[in-house]
Amino acid sequence: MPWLEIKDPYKIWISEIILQQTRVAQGWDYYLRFIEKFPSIDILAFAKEDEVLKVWEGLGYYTRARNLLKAAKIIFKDHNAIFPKDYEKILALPGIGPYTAAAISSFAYGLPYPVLDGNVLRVISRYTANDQDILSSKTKKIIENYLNELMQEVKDPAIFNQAIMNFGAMQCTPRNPGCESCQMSKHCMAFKEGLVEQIPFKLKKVKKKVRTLNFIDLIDNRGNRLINKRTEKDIWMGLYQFLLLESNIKFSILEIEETIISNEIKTKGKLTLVKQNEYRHELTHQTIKGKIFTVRCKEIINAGPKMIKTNSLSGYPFPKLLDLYLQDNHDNYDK
DNA sequence: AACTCGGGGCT
DNA sequence: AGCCCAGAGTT
Repeated sequence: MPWLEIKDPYKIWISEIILQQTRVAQGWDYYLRFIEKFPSIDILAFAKEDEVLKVWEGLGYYTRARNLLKAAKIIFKDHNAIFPKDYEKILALPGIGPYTAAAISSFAYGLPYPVLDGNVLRVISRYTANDQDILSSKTKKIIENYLNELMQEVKDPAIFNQAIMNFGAMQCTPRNPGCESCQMSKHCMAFKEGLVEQIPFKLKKVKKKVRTLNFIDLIDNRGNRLINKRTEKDIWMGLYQFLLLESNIKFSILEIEETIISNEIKTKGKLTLVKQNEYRHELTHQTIKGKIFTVRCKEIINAGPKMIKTNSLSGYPFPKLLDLYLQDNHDNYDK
């Protein structure tokens, strides 16, 4: 993508983090909004985690956002609020691995570090007809060594890295690569041997879990809701949710009442189940069945130890699943 | 080395 | 339904 015009290491950093496992079309608006809200390292360094996650809401892989904040604080404290110019120091920042460190080093500072992403792995494994498991660290090391040697003769590492990734994205694509019109095909070992369709080879297949999440959206007559922050090392860590019970058991008003009581939540008035939504949320590694029970009562007196009582949901980041629910029920949503 | 982390687009 | 995406951190 046209990050070539961007020379500000901060902006390159943000864009590269957003583009991890994320397509340009999906991440572009997030990038614009992130830079608008947090224009510089020192502003980001003093942001609240909820603010950063709110901008990230819906993009996924939320650890990226939490690590951006952590890294900004480190840069502010240890690097005088100036983005480090040394590869090892860049790599040491949380959320920055080998790919992103090489990308920033080459794009912002012209340093000779080759990027190794999905595109590059595909291009080089085909070019050299490497049919070993592309995800194994051994194969990655072989390709990394190949690129490091190549990089010694490169005049402009930024152009080289951009070019090879673009070549992977535009020409040497995962499916239906344009071998017939490819300038490189006469040197491509996979093309010569008729192995283009089988390379890159991947060994492992993800096994999907199925989880049923029962959320209780308890609302009182003043518009108060009960939410809590997900703190456990699980999907959506750092985001907010309604009272949750993960279980396959069938929920009725009886189970809802029991769940509310067992969480030490105290309410006044009769609990009424006014609506029941179900969303099937397909992710790469799991299928989540989200059942959301909208329950009304006269008054929420005590939120209990884990929950927050609030009459304003705006400002709290929610998983896509719950955001969908809130959009579908905007009549009782202040967002 | 194997697992886990989201969401969306394409076939 | 399966695969992939300008990957990184944890176990």
